Amino acid sequence: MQGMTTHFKTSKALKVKKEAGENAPALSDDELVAMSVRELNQHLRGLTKEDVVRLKQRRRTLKNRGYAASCRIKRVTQKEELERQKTELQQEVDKLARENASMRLELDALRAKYEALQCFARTVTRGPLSPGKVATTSVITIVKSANHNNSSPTPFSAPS
Amino acid sequence: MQGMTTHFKTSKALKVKKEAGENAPALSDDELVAMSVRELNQHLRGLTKEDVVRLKQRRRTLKNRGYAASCRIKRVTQKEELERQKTELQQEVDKLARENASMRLELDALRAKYEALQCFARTVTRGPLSPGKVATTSVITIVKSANHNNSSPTPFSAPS
DNA sequence: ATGATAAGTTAGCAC
DNA sequence: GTGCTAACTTATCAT
Repeated sequence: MQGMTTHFKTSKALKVKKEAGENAPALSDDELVAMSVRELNQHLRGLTKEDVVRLKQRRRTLKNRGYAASCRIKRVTQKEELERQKTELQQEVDKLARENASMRLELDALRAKYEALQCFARTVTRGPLSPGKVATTSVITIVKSANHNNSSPTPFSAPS
Repeated sequence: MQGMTTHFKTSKALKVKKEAGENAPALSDDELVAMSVRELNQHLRGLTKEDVVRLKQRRRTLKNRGYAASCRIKRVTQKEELERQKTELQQEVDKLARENASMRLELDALRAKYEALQCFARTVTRGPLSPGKVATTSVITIVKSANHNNSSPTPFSAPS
């Protein structure tokens, strides 16, 4: 586009340029681009070989303009889609991480409860001499502290 | 670009176009685009006002070509970055989901073990009459089956 | 002046 | 021929 002083590039203007046949009502861009090949051929009757080439080229260029627009739209859409998916995945990560953390707490709590109960069971089973005072109180204390993270009403139910 | 037969658009060719002064060794695109404004002005000495405008315009166009390239690269890079992040997030989701599933299993197993131990403890503590045979065997059986999902060497250690 | 970007043009590939 | 897309050009905006 260096030394160009007469360009016209955008295809507007130059409506009454055909010196001879006035049969063609100067097709608009929209008409030309929407036309089928068969329709186009009918509009091509009685035109110079050069004019035919020119018109076909204009049609091609207009089509290309549309393709370029589609291409840009597609590009933007795909990018938005990627970002949407990214957000979705991030939310899923957050959700799973929360579930994970709460399960970890639950697991730790349950492990603690289990071990407490295990201790108690050992003291009881090792020597069934006096399951009355010492072992029992010890278990009750532990169970109470482990019960904060648990909804079960009575984890073990202290022996009467 | 309708009625254009003499275009030259891509800026190549036309090296020996200056009819008069042969002082300028026909700057290459790379030279021209890399030149500082001050350097450029020195190369502009003794040129037609038109040539000056033309050269400056060529420089601007070359610069723009570079900007357009950067723009495209940036676009591609950002898209790749988005896809990379997406992959990364997907892997994190998978990892968390696996952790989650295994923890859920662990939790279920532990709950079963806990309830078994709880049953046993109740039988033992309710009536400390004979903690010898029945209750003990029952607990041993359950613990063994629950022990598949656990690395602890002896979850309860059967009473002697 | 420089840099960035949307829209349009061109070249070239794939069907 | 049709559609797509990379590269280029132009117009336009912001700094």
